[in-house]
Amino acid sequence: MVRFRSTYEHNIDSKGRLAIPAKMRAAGDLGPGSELIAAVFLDNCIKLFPVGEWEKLEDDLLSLDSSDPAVREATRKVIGSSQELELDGQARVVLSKALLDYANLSASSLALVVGVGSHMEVWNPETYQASGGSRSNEDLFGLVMSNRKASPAPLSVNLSYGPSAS
Amino acid sequence: MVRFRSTYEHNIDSKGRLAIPAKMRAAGDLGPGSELIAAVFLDNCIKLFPVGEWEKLEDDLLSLDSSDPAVREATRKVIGSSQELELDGQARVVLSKALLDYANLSASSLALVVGVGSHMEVWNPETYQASGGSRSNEDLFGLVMSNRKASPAPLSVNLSYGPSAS
DNA sequence: GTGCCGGTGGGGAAAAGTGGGGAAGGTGAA
DNA sequence: TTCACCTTCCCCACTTTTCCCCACCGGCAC
Repeated sequence: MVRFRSTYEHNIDSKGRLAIPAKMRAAGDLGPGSELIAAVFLDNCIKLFPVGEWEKLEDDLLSLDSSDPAVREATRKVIGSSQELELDGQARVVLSKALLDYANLSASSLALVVGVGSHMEVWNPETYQASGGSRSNEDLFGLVMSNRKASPAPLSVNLSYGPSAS
Repeated sequence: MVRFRSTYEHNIDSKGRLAIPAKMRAAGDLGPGSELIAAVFLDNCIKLFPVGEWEKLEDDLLSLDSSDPAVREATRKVIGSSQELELDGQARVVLSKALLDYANLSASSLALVVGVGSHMEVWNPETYQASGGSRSNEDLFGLVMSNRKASPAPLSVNLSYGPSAS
């Protein structure tokens, strides 16, 4: 199973390109020609998934009851906002303007690349700072631990996009 | 399995032609001469299916109990409103006035082409915006996740064109 | 000091998107 | 039946964007 960790500062160049940190390339077995899926939902950051991980999530979405307009809307938003990105010869991806806008990023700016287990997240440093302002580390960790006790079962995926957001 | 993703802005030219985005052509193995099925049901957009995907949907409809007037009506509306479209030499399709009208589109206007797994959807950008205005990403995703837990059972296809449309 | 690896920048070729002209075919009126 | 007109479709040409490749720069290790 794929496990991305750590945080890196990387520049987005004038063409909107972002180099995948070498450690993450190693962790995800990514090289020139590999594909990543970029998606924007929940949190103001760009989420980068290996194709396999992303397809699991897509499968879940596509198996829902599509007679429900809200399900169709969610599917459309999540899958419709995703993009396939191919790594160039220098292991970089091009982030489209739409993606950058969503995360308050732009070409020729600094970004944080955060490893979050199954995927990576690309943040505007200021947005990242601000998003964590409301809760202390202790609070957050306490929440995670109590969840673990309450439902020992399948916390794997849920934590990644989980209900804790609500 | 076919998996359309992403959203593209494309112009519908003065002749009502829409170019299929290159990535979607790749995803659906579409080229000049290929066929797509256009259909209008649920949501104010034009849905474009590869023939194979569409036929699955037709099969599901036709396997329903046709003694039920609602089933006959749904079948008639869905299959009856569909059109075969052939891609021209530049991988474009001609959208008829009836299709454009349904989606609040017209010749010489801008459209969004959204990939939603098995099919693509063509939207008027304003209609698209308005259709999702009511809910936040968090709400939608929360809904998806709670559905996931609540009903692990696979949905049948029936639900897709269900009576909720009436 | 030197070589390698990771990160950065930019130029040129190829592909994608867009627009329009003209032939072919079909329809309706004289 | 013939002509005129309109629609449809096919092809060509242009513009913009993308992406692929090459080159450089700095730092760390040997």
